[in-house]
Amino acid sequence: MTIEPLLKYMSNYIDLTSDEVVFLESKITVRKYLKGQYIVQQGDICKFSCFVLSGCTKTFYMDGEGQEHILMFSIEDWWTSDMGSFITQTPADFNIQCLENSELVMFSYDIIEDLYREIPKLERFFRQIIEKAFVASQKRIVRNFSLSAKDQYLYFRDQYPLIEQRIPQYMIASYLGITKEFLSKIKSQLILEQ
Amino acid sequence: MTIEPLLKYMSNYIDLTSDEVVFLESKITVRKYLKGQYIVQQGDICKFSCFVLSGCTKTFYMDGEGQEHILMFSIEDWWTSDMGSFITQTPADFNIQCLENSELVMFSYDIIEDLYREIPKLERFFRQIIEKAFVASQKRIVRNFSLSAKDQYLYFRDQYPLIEQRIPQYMIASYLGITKEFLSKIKSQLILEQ
DNA sequence: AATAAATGTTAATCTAGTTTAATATTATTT
DNA sequence: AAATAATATTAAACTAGATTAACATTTATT
Repeated sequence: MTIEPLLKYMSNYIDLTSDEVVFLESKITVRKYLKGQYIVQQGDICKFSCFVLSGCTKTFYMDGEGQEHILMFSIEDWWTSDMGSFITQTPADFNIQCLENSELVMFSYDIIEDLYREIPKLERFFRQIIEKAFVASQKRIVRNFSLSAKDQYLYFRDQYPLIEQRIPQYMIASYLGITKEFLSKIKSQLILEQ
Repeated sequence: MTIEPLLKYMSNYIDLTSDEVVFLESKITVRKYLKGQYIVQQGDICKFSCFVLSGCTKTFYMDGEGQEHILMFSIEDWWTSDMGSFITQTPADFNIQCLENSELVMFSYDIIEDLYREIPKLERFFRQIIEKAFVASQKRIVRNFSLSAKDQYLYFRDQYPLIEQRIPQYMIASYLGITKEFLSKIKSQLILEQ
Protein backbone atom coordinates (compact mmCIF):
# COMPACT_ATOMS: atom_id res chain seq x y z
CA MET A 1 0.00 0.00 0.00
CA THR A 2 1.21 3.51 -0.82
CA ILE A 3 1.07 6.55 1.45
CA GLU A 4 -1.53 8.06 -0.87
CA PRO A 5 -4.19 8.27 1.90
CA LEU A 6 -1.76 10.26 4.05
CA LEU A 7 -0.98 12.70 1.23
CA LYS A 8 -4.65 13.18 0.55
CA TYR A 9 -5.29 13.76 4.25
CA MET A 10 -2.46 16.30 4.43
CA SER A 11 -3.76 18.16 1.41
CA ASN A 12 -6.73 19.23 3.55
CA TYR A 13 -4.30 21.31 5.60
CA ILE A 14 -1.24 22.21 3.54
CA ASP A 15 0.05 22.09 -0.04
CA LEU A 16 3.25 20.14 -0.55
CA THR A 17 5.43 20.46 -3.65
CA SER A 18 6.51 17.22 -5.31
CA ASP A 19 10.04 17.80 -3.96
CA GLU A 20 8.63 18.06 -0.49
CA VAL A 21 6.65 14.86 -0.96
CA VAL A 22 9.85 13.10 -2.05
CA PHE A 23 11.66 14.38 1.03
CA LEU A 24 8.77 13.34 3.28
CA GLU A 25 8.73 9.86 1.75
CA SER A 26 12.46 9.52 2.36
CA LYS A 27 11.96 10.17 6.07
CA ILE A 28 8.92 8.09 6.96
CA THR A 29 8.39 4.34 6.86
CA VAL A 30 5.33 2.18 6.34
CA ARG A 31 5.01 -0.79 8.64
CA LYS A 32 2.64 -3.72 8.81
CA TYR A 33 1.39 -5.12 12.09
CA LEU A 34 -0.62 -8.25 12.72
CA LYS A 35 -3.78 -8.39 14.79
CA GLY A 36 -2.78 -8.50 18.44
CA GLN A 37 0.63 -6.91 18.00
CA TYR A 38 1.64 -3.96 20.14
CA ILE A 39 2.83 -0.68 18.65
CA VAL A 40 3.61 0.78 22.07
CA GLN A 41 3.68 -0.84 25.50
CA GLN A 42 3.12 0.99 28.79
CA GLY A 43 6.57 1.83 30.18
CA ASP A 44 8.29 1.94 26.76
CA ILE A 45 9.47 5.17 25.24
CA CYS A 46 7.06 5.90 22.39
CA LYS A 47 9.29 6.41 19.37
CA PHE A 48 6.63 6.99 16.74
CA SER A 49 3.61 9.02 15.85
CA CYS A 50 1.55 6.85 13.47
CA PHE A 51 -0.99 7.49 10.75
CA VAL A 52 -3.32 4.55 10.08
CA LEU A 53 -3.45 3.52 6.40
CA SER A 54 -5.54 0.42 7.10
CA GLY A 55 -6.69 -1.61 10.08
CA CYS A 56 -7.63 -0.59 13.58
CA THR A 57 -5.86 0.00 16.90
CA LYS A 58 -6.87 0.57 20.50
CA THR A 59 -5.04 2.81 22.95
CA PHE A 60 -5.52 1.67 26.52
CA TYR A 61 -4.27 1.96 30.04
CA MET A 62 -3.89 -0.80 32.62
CA ASP A 63 -4.75 0.40 36.11
CA GLY A 64 -3.43 -0.94 39.40
CA GLU A 65 -6.09 -3.69 39.54
CA GLY A 66 -5.24 -4.96 36.05
CA GLN A 67 -8.34 -3.29 34.63
CA GLU A 68 -8.05 -2.13 31.02
CA HIS A 69 -9.38 1.37 30.18
CA ILE A 70 -9.62 2.17 26.48
CA LEU A 71 -8.92 5.79 25.57
CA MET A 72 -9.40 5.66 21.85
CA PHE A 73 -9.74 3.54 18.76
CA SER A 74 -7.93 4.54 15.57
CA ILE A 75 -9.02 3.48 12.12
CA GLU A 76 -8.11 4.59 8.58
CA ASP A 77 -7.09 8.27 8.38
CA TRP A 78 -6.63 8.64 12.13
CA TRP A 79 -3.50 9.08 14.19
CA THR A 80 -2.24 6.98 17.03
CA SER A 81 0.58 7.54 19.50
CA ASP A 82 1.24 8.04 23.19
CA MET A 83 1.66 11.76 22.68
CA GLY A 84 2.87 12.40 26.23
CA SER A 85 5.62 9.83 25.87
CA PHE A 86 6.44 10.88 22.31
CA ILE A 87 6.97 14.57 22.96
CA THR A 88 8.96 14.13 26.15
CA GLN A 89 10.58 10.76 25.32
CA THR A 90 9.63 9.42 28.74
CA PRO A 91 7.93 6.07 29.54
CA ALA A 92 4.50 5.64 28.01
CA ASP A 93 1.33 5.56 30.12
CA PHE A 94 -0.55 3.72 27.41
CA ASN A 95 -0.49 0.59 25.32
CA ILE A 96 -1.38 0.70 21.64
CA GLN A 97 -2.41 -2.64 20.18
CA CYS A 98 -3.73 -3.67 16.77
CA LEU A 99 -7.27 -5.04 16.74
CA GLU A 100 -6.88 -6.00 13.07
CA ASN A 101 -3.94 -6.49 10.74
CA SER A 102 -2.89 -2.90 10.16
CA GLU A 103 -0.62 -0.72 8.06
CA LEU A 104 0.79 2.40 9.61
CA VAL A 105 2.90 5.34 8.45
CA MET A 106 5.56 5.80 11.10
CA PHE A 107 6.83 9.30 11.95
CA SER A 108 9.89 8.65 14.11
CA TYR A 109 10.87 11.02 16.91
CA ASP A 110 14.39 11.02 15.49
CA ILE A 111 13.37 12.40 12.12
CA ILE A 112 10.47 14.67 12.97
CA GLU A 113 12.73 17.62 13.75
CA ASP A 114 14.41 17.15 10.35
CA LEU A 115 10.98 17.26 8.78
CA TYR A 116 10.04 20.47 10.59
CA ARG A 117 13.36 22.07 9.59
CA GLU A 118 13.14 21.07 5.95
CA ILE A 119 9.38 21.60 5.50
CA PRO A 120 8.20 24.26 7.98
CA LYS A 121 4.67 23.81 6.68
CA LEU A 122 4.62 20.53 8.57
CA GLU A 123 4.81 22.44 11.81
CA ARG A 124 1.59 24.11 10.74
CA PHE A 125 0.06 20.80 9.72
CA PHE A 126 0.77 19.12 13.03
CA ARG A 127 -0.32 22.19 14.95
CA GLN A 128 -3.66 22.04 13.25
CA ILE A 129 -4.28 18.34 13.77
CA ILE A 130 -3.24 18.47 17.40
CA GLU A 131 -5.58 21.42 17.93
CA LYS A 132 -8.40 19.27 16.65
CA ALA A 133 -7.37 16.35 18.82
CA PHE A 134 -7.32 18.62 21.86
CA VAL A 135 -10.80 19.94 21.10
CA ALA A 136 -12.12 16.39 20.69
CA SER A 137 -10.55 15.42 24.00
CA GLN A 138 -12.14 18.36 25.82
CA LYS A 139 -15.50 17.55 24.34
CA ARG A 140 -15.14 13.99 25.56
CA ILE A 141 -14.54 15.25 29.10
CA VAL A 142 -17.73 17.28 28.85
CA ARG A 143 -19.69 14.24 27.69
CA ASN A 144 -18.28 12.15 30.53
CA PHE A 145 -19.54 14.77 32.96
CA SER A 146 -22.91 15.60 31.54
CA LEU A 147 -24.28 12.49 29.84
CA SER A 148 -25.62 9.27 31.35
CA ALA A 149 -23.99 6.02 30.24
CA LYS A 150 -26.91 5.40 27.90
CA ASP A 151 -26.59 8.79 26.24
CA GLN A 152 -22.84 8.36 25.91
CA TYR A 153 -23.43 5.06 24.16
CA LEU A 154 -25.99 6.62 21.82
CA TYR A 155 -23.54 9.39 21.03
CA PHE A 156 -20.78 6.91 20.28
CA ARG A 157 -23.05 4.81 18.06
CA ASP A 158 -24.15 7.92 16.26
CA GLN A 159 -20.67 9.39 15.75
CA TYR A 160 -18.72 6.23 15.00
CA PRO A 161 -21.12 3.75 13.40
CA LEU A 162 -18.26 2.20 11.44
CA ILE A 163 -16.12 1.61 14.49
CA GLU A 164 -18.96 0.00 16.43
CA GLN A 165 -19.28 -2.75 13.83
CA ARG A 166 -15.59 -3.62 13.91
CA ILE A 167 -15.10 -3.89 17.63
CA PRO A 168 -16.43 -6.21 20.34
CA GLN A 169 -19.01 -4.77 22.74
CA TYR A 170 -16.84 -5.23 25.78
CA MET A 171 -14.23 -2.90 24.32
CA ILE A 172 -16.86 -0.28 23.61
CA ALA A 173 -17.96 -0.58 27.23
CA SER A 174 -14.37 -0.02 28.30
CA TYR A 175 -14.12 3.03 26.02
CA LEU A 176 -17.30 4.43 27.55
CA GLY A 177 -16.01 3.79 31.06
CA ILE A 178 -18.73 1.29 32.00
CA THR A 179 -18.83 -2.49 32.51
CA LYS A 180 -19.73 -4.85 29.68
CA GLU A 181 -22.68 -6.08 31.76
CA PHE A 182 -24.11 -2.61 32.06
CA LEU A 183 -23.68 -1.90 28.35
CA SER A 184 -25.55 -5.12 27.68
CA LYS A 185 -28.37 -3.89 29.94
CA ILE A 186 -28.45 -0.53 28.13
CA LYS A 187 -28.72 -2.28 24.77
CA SER A 188 -31.59 -4.51 25.86
CA GLN A 189 -33.38 -1.44 27.27
CA LEU A 190 -32.95 0.34 23.95
CA ILE A 191 -34.47 -2.63 22.13
CA LEU A 192 -37.51 -2.62 24.42
CA GLU A 193 -37.97 1.13 23.91
CA GLN A 194 -38.28 1.16 20.15
CA MET B 1 1.50 45.40 33.66
CA THR B 2 3.88 44.47 30.85
CA ILE B 3 3.82 41.31 28.77
CA GLU B 4 7.09 40.26 30.42
CA PRO B 5 5.59 37.03 31.89
CA LEU B 6 4.47 36.00 28.40
CA LEU B 7 7.91 36.62 26.90
CA LYS B 8 9.54 34.66 29.68
CA TYR B 9 7.06 31.83 29.17
CA MET B 10 7.73 31.83 25.41
CA SER B 11 11.48 31.74 25.94
CA ASN B 12 11.04 28.20 27.28
CA TYR B 13 10.04 27.15 23.76
CA ILE B 14 11.53 29.54 21.20
CA ASP B 15 14.02 32.41 20.93
CA LEU B 16 12.61 35.66 19.59
CA THR B 17 14.76 38.49 18.27
CA SER B 18 14.02 41.97 19.58
CA ASP B 19 12.47 42.85 16.21
CA GLU B 20 10.17 39.88 16.50
CA VAL B 21 9.18 40.92 20.02
CA VAL B 22 8.34 44.39 18.69
CA PHE B 23 6.22 42.88 15.93
CA LEU B 24 4.48 40.58 18.40
CA GLU B 25 3.73 43.49 20.73
CA SER B 26 2.24 45.45 17.84
CA LYS B 27 -0.24 42.64 17.17
CA ILE B 28 -1.44 41.63 20.62
CA THR B 29 -3.37 43.60 23.21
CA VAL B 30 -3.50 43.46 26.98
CA ARG B 31 -6.93 43.70 28.51
CA LYS B 32 -8.20 44.00 32.08
CA TYR B 33 -11.34 42.23 33.25
CA LEU B 34 -13.16 42.58 36.54
CA LYS B 35 -14.18 39.68 38.73
CA GLY B 36 -17.37 38.19 37.33
CA GLN B 37 -16.88 39.44 33.75
CA TYR B 38 -17.12 37.02 30.87
CA ILE B 39 -14.34 36.63 28.31
CA VAL B 40 -16.41 34.20 26.22
CA GLN B 41 -20.06 33.21 26.44
CA GLN B 42 -21.52 29.92 25.23
CA GLY B 43 -22.89 30.56 21.74
CA ASP B 44 -20.52 33.44 20.94
CA ILE B 45 -17.73 33.09 18.44
CA CYS B 46 -14.52 32.94 20.46
CA LYS B 47 -12.34 35.67 18.95
CA PHE B 48 -9.32 35.32 21.24
CA SER B 49 -6.81 32.95 22.64
CA CYS B 50 -5.69 34.42 25.96
CA PHE B 51 -2.60 34.21 28.14
CA VAL B 52 -3.21 35.02 31.80
CA LEU B 53 -0.85 37.69 33.19
CA SER B 54 -2.69 37.94 36.50
CA GLY B 55 -5.95 36.76 38.02
CA CYS B 56 -7.95 33.62 37.54
CA THR B 57 -10.63 32.34 35.16
CA LYS B 58 -12.95 29.35 34.98
CA THR B 59 -14.02 27.62 31.77
CA PHE B 60 -17.39 25.96 32.13
CA TYR B 61 -20.31 24.46 30.32
CA MET B 62 -24.01 24.81 31.11
CA ASP B 63 -25.91 21.60 30.45
CA GLY B 64 -29.58 21.21 29.57
CA GLU B 65 -30.61 21.24 33.25
CA GLY B 66 -28.74 24.49 33.93
CA GLN B 67 -25.99 22.58 35.70
CA GLU B 68 -22.54 24.16 35.49
CA HIS B 69 -19.60 21.86 34.67
CA ILE B 70 -16.16 23.40 35.13
CA LEU B 71 -13.55 22.17 32.66
CA MET B 72 -10.57 24.14 33.82
CA PHE B 73 -9.24 26.98 35.86
CA SER B 74 -6.55 29.27 34.45
CA ILE B 75 -4.17 31.29 36.58
CA GLU B 76 -0.94 33.17 35.87
CA ASP B 77 1.08 31.69 32.98
CA TRP B 78 -1.80 29.56 31.69
CA TRP B 79 -3.86 29.89 28.57
CA THR B 80 -7.59 30.19 28.24
CA SER B 81 -9.86 30.01 25.21
CA ASP B 82 -12.64 27.95 23.73
CA MET B 83 -10.23 26.27 21.33
CA GLY B 84 -12.98 24.54 19.34
CA SER B 85 -14.74 27.80 18.69
CA PHE B 86 -11.51 29.72 18.10
CA ILE B 87 -10.06 27.45 15.43
CA THR B 88 -13.29 26.98 13.51
CA GLN B 89 -14.89 30.38 14.31
CA THR B 90 -18.15 28.65 15.21
CA PRO B 91 -20.30 29.19 18.34
CA ALA B 92 -18.56 28.41 21.60
CA ASP B 93 -19.57 25.46 23.77
CA PHE B 94 -18.03 27.04 26.83
CA ASN B 95 -18.17 30.12 28.98
CA ILE B 96 -15.01 31.69 30.32
CA GLN B 97 -15.50 33.92 33.32
CA CYS B 98 -13.10 35.77 35.61
CA LEU B 99 -13.05 34.61 39.22
CA GLU B 100 -10.77 37.52 40.14
CA ASN B 101 -9.86 40.80 38.50
CA SER B 102 -7.59 39.61 35.73
CA GLU B 103 -5.18 40.81 33.07
CA LEU B 104 -4.97 38.87 29.85
CA VAL B 105 -2.86 39.00 26.71
CA MET B 106 -5.30 38.69 23.83
CA PHE B 107 -4.27 36.86 20.64
CA SER B 108 -7.02 37.70 18.18
CA TYR B 109 -8.12 35.25 15.50
CA ASP B 110 -7.78 38.06 12.97
CA ILE B 111 -4.08 38.63 13.63
CA ILE B 112 -2.84 35.16 14.46
CA GLU B 113 -2.27 34.24 10.82
CA ASP B 114 -0.22 37.42 10.40
CA LEU B 115 1.86 36.33 13.35
CA TYR B 116 2.44 32.87 11.90
CA ARG B 117 3.39 34.36 8.54
CA GLU B 118 5.77 36.94 9.98
CA ILE B 119 7.25 34.76 12.74
CA PRO B 120 7.04 31.09 11.68
CA LYS B 121 8.60 30.10 15.00
CA LEU B 122 5.26 30.94 16.58
CA GLU B 123 3.71 28.04 14.71
CA ARG B 124 6.22 25.84 16.52
CA PHE B 125 5.51 27.53 19.83
CA PHE B 126 1.76 27.02 19.60
CA ARG B 127 2.22 23.47 18.34
CA GLN B 128 4.24 22.65 21.42
CA ILE B 129 1.87 24.20 23.95
CA ILE B 130 -1.17 22.61 22.37
CA GLU B 131 0.59 19.24 22.42
CA LYS B 132 1.04 19.66 26.15
CA ALA B 133 -2.57 20.70 26.61
CA PHE B 134 -3.73 17.63 24.69
CA VAL B 135 -1.60 15.33 26.84
CA ALA B 136 -2.97 16.93 30.01
CA SER B 137 -6.51 16.48 28.70
CA GLN B 138 -5.94 12.79 27.94
CA LYS B 139 -4.46 12.23 31.37
CA ARG B 140 -7.52 13.83 32.90
CA ILE B 141 -9.77 11.39 31.04
CA VAL B 142 -7.70 8.53 32.45
CA ARG B 143 -8.05 9.88 35.99
CA ASN B 144 -11.80 10.27 35.53
CA PHE B 145 -11.95 6.61 34.57
CA SER B 146 -9.61 5.04 37.04
CA LEU B 147 -9.72 7.09 40.24
CA SER B 148 -12.43 7.35 42.89
CA ALA B 149 -13.76 10.82 43.66
CA LYS B 150 -11.61 10.91 46.78
CA ASP B 151 -8.43 10.08 44.88
CA GLN B 152 -9.25 12.63 42.21
CA TYR B 153 -9.62 15.25 44.89
CA LEU B 154 -6.30 14.26 46.48
CA TYR B 155 -4.65 14.45 43.08
CA PHE B 156 -6.08 17.90 42.45
CA ARG B 157 -5.00 19.16 45.86
CA ASP B 158 -1.55 17.75 45.31
CA GLN B 159 -1.11 19.12 41.78
CA TYR B 160 -2.74 22.52 42.18
CA PRO B 161 -2.34 23.56 45.83
CA LEU B 162 -2.31 27.23 44.80
CA ILE B 163 -5.54 27.01 42.87
CA GLU B 164 -7.38 25.26 45.70
CA GLN B 165 -6.81 28.20 48.00
CA ARG B 166 -8.16 30.75 45.53
CA ILE B 167 -11.38 29.01 44.62
CA PRO B 168 -14.57 28.06 46.50
CA GLN B 169 -15.07 24.36 47.27
CA TYR B 170 -18.22 24.08 45.23
CA MET B 171 -16.31 25.02 42.09
CA ILE B 172 -13.67 22.42 42.83
CA ALA B 173 -16.47 19.86 43.19
CA SER B 174 -17.80 20.93 39.80
CA TYR B 175 -14.31 20.60 38.28
CA LEU B 176 -14.03 17.10 39.74
CA GLY B 177 -17.46 16.16 38.42
CA ILE B 178 -19.03 15.55 41.83
CA THR B 179 -21.55 17.42 44.00
CA LYS B 180 -20.44 19.94 46.58
CA GLU B 181 -22.13 17.82 49.25
CA PHE B 182 -20.06 14.79 48.36
CA LEU B 183 -16.82 16.77 48.31
CA SER B 184 -17.71 18.03 51.76
CA LYS B 185 -18.16 14.41 52.88
CA ILE B 186 -14.81 13.42 51.36
CA LYS B 187 -13.09 16.27 53.20
CA SER B 188 -14.57 15.35 56.55
CA GLN B 189 -13.55 11.71 55.97
CA LEU B 190 -10.00 12.84 55.23
CA ILE B 191 -9.90 14.81 58.49
CA LEU B 192 -11.02 11.77 60.48
CA GLU B 193 -8.37 9.59 58.78
CA GLN B 194 -5.30 11.63 59.71
C1' DA C 1 -18.61 -32.09 13.38
C1' DA C 2 -16.68 -31.43 17.91
C1' DT C 3 -14.22 -28.75 21.07
C1' DA C 4 -12.42 -24.79 22.90
C1' DA C 5 -12.01 -19.90 23.24
C1' DA C 6 -13.99 -15.50 22.94
C1' DT C 7 -17.89 -12.68 23.40
C1' DG C 8 -22.47 -11.48 25.16
C1' DT C 9 -26.63 -11.80 28.39
C1' DT C 10 -29.37 -11.98 32.64
C1' DA C 11 -30.40 -11.30 37.35
C1' DA C 12 -29.49 -10.58 42.34
C1' DT C 13 -26.93 -7.93 45.46
C1' DC C 14 -24.13 -4.09 46.58
C1' DT C 15 -21.97 0.71 46.73
C1' DA C 16 -20.20 5.22 45.34
C1' DG C 17 -22.07 9.14 44.60
C1' DT C 18 -26.73 12.00 44.04
C1' DT C 19 -30.72 14.36 45.74
C1' DT C 20 -33.19 16.87 48.92
C1' DA C 21 -33.57 19.61 52.64
C1' DA C 22 -32.29 21.73 56.76
C1' DT C 23 -28.70 24.19 59.16
C1' DA C 24 -24.14 26.38 59.97
C1' DT C 25 -20.48 29.36 58.83
C1' DT C 26 -18.10 33.00 56.56
C1' DA C 27 -17.76 37.15 53.85
C1' DT C 28 -19.93 41.39 52.16
C1' DT C 29 -22.87 45.29 52.34
C1' DT C 30 -25.55 48.74 54.64
C1' DA D 1 -23.46 45.90 64.52
C1' DA D 2 -27.11 43.97 61.75
C1' DA D 3 -28.61 42.11 57.69
C1' DT D 4 -27.86 39.80 53.51
C1' DA D 5 -25.61 36.93 50.35
C1' DA D 6 -22.37 33.42 49.47
C1' DT D 7 -20.28 29.25 50.83
C1' DA D 8 -20.01 24.95 53.45
C1' DT D 9 -21.74 20.98 56.33
C1' DT D 10 -24.68 17.13 57.77
C1' DA D 11 -27.78 13.39 57.32
C1' DA D 12 -31.54 10.49 55.32
C1' DA D 13 -33.40 8.49 51.26
C1' DC D 14 -32.40 7.25 46.67
C1' DT D 15 -30.24 5.61 42.07
C1' DA D 16 -26.96 4.74 38.35
C1' DG D 17 -23.86 1.74 37.61
C1' DA D 18 -20.54 -2.10 39.68
C1' DT D 19 -19.86 -6.78 41.15
C1' DT D 20 -20.54 -11.52 41.15
C1' DA D 21 -21.83 -15.57 39.20
C1' DA D 22 -24.20 -18.52 36.16
C1' DC D 23 -25.41 -19.30 31.55
C1' DA D 24 -25.92 -18.48 26.32
C1' DT D 25 -24.16 -17.53 21.94
C1' DT D 26 -20.86 -16.83 18.46
C1' DT D 27 -16.34 -17.57 16.35
C1' DA D 28 -12.12 -20.01 15.69
C1' DT D 29 -9.43 -24.31 15.87
C1' DT D 30 -8.66 -29.21 15.43
